[in-house]
Amino acid sequence: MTINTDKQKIEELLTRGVEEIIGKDDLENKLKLGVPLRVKLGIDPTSPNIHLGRSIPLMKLRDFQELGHKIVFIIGDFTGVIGDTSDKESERPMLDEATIQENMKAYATQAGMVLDMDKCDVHYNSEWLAKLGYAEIGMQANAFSVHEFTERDNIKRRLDAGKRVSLREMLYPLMQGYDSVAIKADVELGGTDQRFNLLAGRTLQEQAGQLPQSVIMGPLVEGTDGRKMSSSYGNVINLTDEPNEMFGRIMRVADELIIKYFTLMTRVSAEIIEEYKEEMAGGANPRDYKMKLGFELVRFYHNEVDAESAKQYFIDTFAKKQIPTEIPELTPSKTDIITVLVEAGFTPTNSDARRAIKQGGVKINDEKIDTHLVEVKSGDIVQKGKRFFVKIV
RNA sequence: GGGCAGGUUCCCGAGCGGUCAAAGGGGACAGACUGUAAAUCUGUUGGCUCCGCCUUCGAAGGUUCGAAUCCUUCUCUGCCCA
Repeated sequence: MTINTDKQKIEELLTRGVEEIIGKDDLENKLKLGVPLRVKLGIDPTSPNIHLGRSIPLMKLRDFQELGHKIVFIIGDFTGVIGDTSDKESERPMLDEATIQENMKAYATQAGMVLDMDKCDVHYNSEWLAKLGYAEIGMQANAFSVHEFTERDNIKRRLDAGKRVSLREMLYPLMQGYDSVAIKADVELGGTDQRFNLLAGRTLQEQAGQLPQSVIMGPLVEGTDGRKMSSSYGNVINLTDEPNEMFGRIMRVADELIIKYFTLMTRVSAEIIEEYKEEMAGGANPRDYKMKLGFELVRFYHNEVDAESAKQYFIDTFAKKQIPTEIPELTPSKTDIITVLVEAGFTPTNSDARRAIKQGGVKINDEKIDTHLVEVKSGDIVQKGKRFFVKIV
């Protein structure tokens, strides 16, 4: 496989959505010389869904792959059982094996939406980690000090707050670092919150007589509610989200994040993004750019047709406030409005349904209702809030 | 092993015998506004056969007319000492 050494592409590879690179000169030289690189990304199998935040390193890998480099996925089946602490304020749960297997299968399918998985190497880190004994672990552990570990921001914070930090967690960077040794990584990707673990790879590679890997750190990205995008906050947009859902959730992202999302999650050219930025600064409605963003992402993860219809759906339903043409149907077990709302999944309980009605959030055939003593009939269209519709059949 | 401090509703976090379904914040939902599911403002946020009733404050018992609040045991977490 020949390696593409296009200057422009290398430049973008090293800057777009990159917060910091350690060992940059070394990496840049190799890229320019066309040395085939082994690019590592570790995957934590705790959550089966890839969201847009986690797509950022995947996009980066995609760039590497397009230049002809080898992508190596490390599935943290062994480390997953330990639980990483880098991006958590609390201790992570341990996972059982079956869950990890399931999650990884789902992961591969989704990663395939970004990368050519056939060209990637995939390894489970239990392949080598399970074989290590105390002698090796002891030696690796000697390369680090307790101080380094406790000085890490998040660990320190937990320590200061009097939260529990298990000894087990200290082992995590060693494992992730040893993964790099095992696969002879040239480059590893990760978020800035992964710094310590990424550097551990360099340390252990040197200990093992290898050249230390370069490290590319990407920024962390905020989710729909402004906090860091994370499955546990529920503020994520998943790659598997349906077109309308994906588009809509993007419209929900804060306006300030539009450019950031464009840069990190799409490969729309830097020039165009710059134009968007200037136009918005010049007073253009951010909404329109958010729609472009939504379109681009739905196009990428689904297709152009879906993207177009998701956009149209959004305009019709929210901008023009029309009732959408395609509405899910429901045959309720009883015809009172409360039962309908609950069975449609619009409200979790009867009480919540009453509340929604009281607040003027429920419409039947586009007419607001003000009492819960209403019956529906076949053909009625029930709406809750702005975005939930169901047709009674 | 010993001492101490804690476990509160989706999350964080007040409450420390009645006026507690439990302050405040976050999130979520709804309304207004906006040709954004943004921002901003307002309201709602345990359940139900809903102007009343029922079940919540780590678990199980107990004291009391009355407990999230007091006592006992258990359990989990943290801190300190050894």
